[in-house]
Amino acid sequence: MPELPEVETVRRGLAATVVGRHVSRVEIGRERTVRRTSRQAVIDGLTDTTILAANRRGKYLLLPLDTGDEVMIHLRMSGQVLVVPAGSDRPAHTHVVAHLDADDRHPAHELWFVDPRTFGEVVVFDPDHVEVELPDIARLGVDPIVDDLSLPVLRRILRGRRRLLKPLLLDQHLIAGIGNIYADEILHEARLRPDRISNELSTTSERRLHGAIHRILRAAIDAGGSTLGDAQYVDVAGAAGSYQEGHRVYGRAGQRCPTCGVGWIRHTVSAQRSTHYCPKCQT
DNA sequence: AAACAAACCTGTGCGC
DNA sequence: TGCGCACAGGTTTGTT
Repeated sequence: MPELPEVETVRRGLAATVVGRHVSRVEIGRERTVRRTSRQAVIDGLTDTTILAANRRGKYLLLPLDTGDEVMIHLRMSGQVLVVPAGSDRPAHTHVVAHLDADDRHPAHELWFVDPRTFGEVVVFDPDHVEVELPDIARLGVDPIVDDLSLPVLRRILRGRRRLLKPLLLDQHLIAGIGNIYADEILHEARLRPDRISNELSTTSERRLHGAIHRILRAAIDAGGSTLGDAQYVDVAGAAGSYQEGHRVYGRAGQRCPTCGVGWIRHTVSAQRSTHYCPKCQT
């Protein structure tokens, strides 16, 4: 579910609500959510700490603590991070609860990690040992927003291998943060078919793809991300995003292309993922 | 090197 | 109304 724009929206919510706050107590429900280490490691690492910042790299949320450790949260398919008044009724699948003390600017809150499918995870790690403790983060590619992906860097990524564009955009080791929805929307905006070969693009197509990555991600962040019909993605206050109203191809198979008004949106499978494009205006 | 398949889980929507 | 199946925003691992 959540891709870069959704995770960035959650990050901003955390920056506004939990940064600077003290964690007095931690409850862990389902052990699977903390499987990377253990229930006790997360409780020990988070209890009696202060959250210093809210960062993001790709789809990973990173919260540095005053102990020098960092909290990593990955939402995967169905994870939600919510900040609610202390004592609120917990929904099903609330796996982690961090109690945030009241201070001069806030009443007491709880930070919840809710995740029906339990693919998501929470871990407290030492950033000095990220290579060993969280190798997937250490191997993450360039983040289009955090690292401001430039045209020369994108060209190197495209030309350095022979890959279909859709799987390339989804490869977190190359570019971090793009998922299935935005890969399709970016390729549509760039007017490129998902099965084009990365190292066979014209310089003009490379430039179009670069512009499309930035325009689509920016627009989606500005809209607070995409919330689909199941309403699984919401921000820390429980509010839905609105970029689903801006989708031009994702989830629109069989409909007339809203860009050219001539083609019909086609649905295929690429990289084992549902893929949507307009065969008329994407070539 | 890169594409493909399966695995990890639960909830929902659809056809019958 | 109920049942079974297909499918879902992600990532890892193992196989072609």
